Amino acid sequence: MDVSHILDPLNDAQREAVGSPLGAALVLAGAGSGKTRVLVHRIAWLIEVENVSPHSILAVTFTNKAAAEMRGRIETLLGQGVPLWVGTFHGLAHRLLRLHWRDAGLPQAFQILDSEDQMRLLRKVLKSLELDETRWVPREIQWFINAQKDEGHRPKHIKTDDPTRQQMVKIYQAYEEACRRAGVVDFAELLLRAYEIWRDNPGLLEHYRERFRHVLVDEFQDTNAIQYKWLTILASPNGLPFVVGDDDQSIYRWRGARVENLKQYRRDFPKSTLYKLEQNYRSTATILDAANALISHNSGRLGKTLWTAGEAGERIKMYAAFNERDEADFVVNRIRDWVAKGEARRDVAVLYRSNAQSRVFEEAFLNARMPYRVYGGLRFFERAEIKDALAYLRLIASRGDDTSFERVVNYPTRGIGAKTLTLLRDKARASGTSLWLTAEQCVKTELGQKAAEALRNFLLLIERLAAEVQGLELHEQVDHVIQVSGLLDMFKKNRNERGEAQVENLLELVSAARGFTPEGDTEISPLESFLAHAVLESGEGQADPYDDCVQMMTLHSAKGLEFPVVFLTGLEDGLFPHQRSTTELAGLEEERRLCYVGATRAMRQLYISYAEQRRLYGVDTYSQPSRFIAEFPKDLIDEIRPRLRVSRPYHVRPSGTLEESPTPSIRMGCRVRHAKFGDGIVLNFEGNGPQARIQVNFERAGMKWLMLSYANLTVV
DNA sequence: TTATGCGGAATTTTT
DNA sequence: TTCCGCATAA
Repeated sequence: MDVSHILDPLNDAQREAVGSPLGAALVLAGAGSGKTRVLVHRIAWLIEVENVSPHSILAVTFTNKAAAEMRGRIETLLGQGVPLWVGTFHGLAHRLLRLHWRDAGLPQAFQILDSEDQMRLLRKVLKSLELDETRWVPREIQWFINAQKDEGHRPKHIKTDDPTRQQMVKIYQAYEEACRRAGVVDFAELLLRAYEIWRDNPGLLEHYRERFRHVLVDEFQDTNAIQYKWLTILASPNGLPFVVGDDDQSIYRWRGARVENLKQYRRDFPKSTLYKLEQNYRSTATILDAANALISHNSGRLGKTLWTAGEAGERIKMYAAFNERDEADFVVNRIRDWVAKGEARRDVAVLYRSNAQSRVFEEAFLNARMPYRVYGGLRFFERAEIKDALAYLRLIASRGDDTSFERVVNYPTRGIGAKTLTLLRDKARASGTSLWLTAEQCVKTELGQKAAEALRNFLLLIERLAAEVQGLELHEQVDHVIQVSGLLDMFKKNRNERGEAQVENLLELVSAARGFTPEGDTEISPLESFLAHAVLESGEGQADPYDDCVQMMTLHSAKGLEFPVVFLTGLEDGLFPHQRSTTELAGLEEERRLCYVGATRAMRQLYISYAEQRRLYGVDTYSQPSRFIAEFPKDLIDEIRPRLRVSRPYHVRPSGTLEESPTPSIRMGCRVRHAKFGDGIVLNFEGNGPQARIQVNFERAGMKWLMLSYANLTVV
């Protein structure tokens, strides 16, 4: 058997992992060390060398992009399409639930809620429970519910004496009930149910254990509790899981990811072999040295040091900007120089911690007439007009989908007002059925002439659409629905840019339907398949690779990407690391990993910058350089504009005056003492004269804003 | 039903 | 500053 095409392109460490004997394995793969390559070649190895049937391989990723890339590379390597299951956790869970909807206790045509739909439904639930939304903040409840599901907890499992928590559990329960009535599942529910059907059906579990003996997982450090349970219930006791991850690149703790799963995996599969990929093929030695030094400040690492056979490269350049506009100008000028050398704009990335920072850069790019593209933001299938159209389609597929019902029942307006809807909602909740069924009842009895007429027309419209669409091609169905529902006409009436864009998007939806090929199982209709696709893969928010644009994105969305030139901006304490992450060590360490991820995106040149003064949310804030800057070795950094004034000390006198003064008393970052609150660090201030307010993080009392003139602070 | 204004809050994001 | 949700008015 000639295995050269599998092994030759690999280095020693990669080769060892790829050709490892059948058994559980953990590959710690540093940034830029060929992680995907190892996964892809391992799959090829299993199929071609170990004679494993592709049917018994399950490859799991987190994003659709990663899944698509993996599939593509496998096919290239093997020279043919292979029928193995490759997909995201959610995609695979969805597939299982479609196959076993009865076991899962779901209606056959169940629909999937995206986060926005989930929020809408949750709001309805809160209203029906007559809870005050200022006390029970929907966003927080949503977070609570998802966190519980991510941990694998149903309402009945949550025991608590805390009345607030008890109420949350009640809401969770009511929300679940609302989902059941409507026949919908949210993202977290997909995972939880997929786990539960295995847990509760030994026969089914046995079948899948037999079938998928080879589970390969990418980005293992990003798995949450339920994903881990799902994987391990499948892989125990005889499975051969092959997982790849990097504890230093775990940046999703805040949404339930558990780095500890890497260590837990070692305990749960004690016979697993550990491989480390430390050779980096992306960055210069300078960049790697800096990144290594930075990340070494974290505790409890599994331990890994990136190295390269390549050259040292240029030193890291640091710019201390006067304010955020100065920072943006600096970036623009540097990119100009880069482009003047004949290099491409698309090779440059501007990274920042939070989306709010993008605006200043956009303005600067606009000013400089330099093409740029901002990643993130609304994706195609998340646009309101698209979701409107999809809601009609979803009702056709599943009448019970209350979220969709509410979305379009009076959109375009057809005389079904708040009163009618309130009545419907109350009745539906009382009888435990969907709005659709309730509406069918009410039309006959409960309503006044006019309202009944309007509602009847809506019901007839949907029934009519459902009938007319039968037998049509998918794109014809979509086209028909946007015409007959009146959506298209309604947007056409908006004689402005917005309306034009909406019409264009609806037509684009028709094209998307035309280009859509349902994958795999054909037991659900093309329409249903398309609807699931729209929710689970809300569409690329990606740049057109043919446009030569500077790329702008958050650090989080930069993970997995690489660029010859990277600007790491806004390195200020409070912004990066973000204020809200600095209260506990785990949060701060995650910020540091984020910084590490940012730095390791750079191939040839890394710039870092910060602003001494930044206007954020309409107020000027003055900050200290990020503590991470000091964690990069000094000798790897060139300061571009040696700063004459070290922190441009706007000194704040306790008298309440704000001025530049040579005799500082209170300034950013210094320790102060308050009679009541004790000692703390000055983090921020705003305003002038008697209105001046100062933000202090007290060791005992926490963060406080104080009126400077009353606070009576002394410097410690 | 639709337009306007106020108050409050404001990481990070995929599915 | 900007965005969102809600209440109020037309």
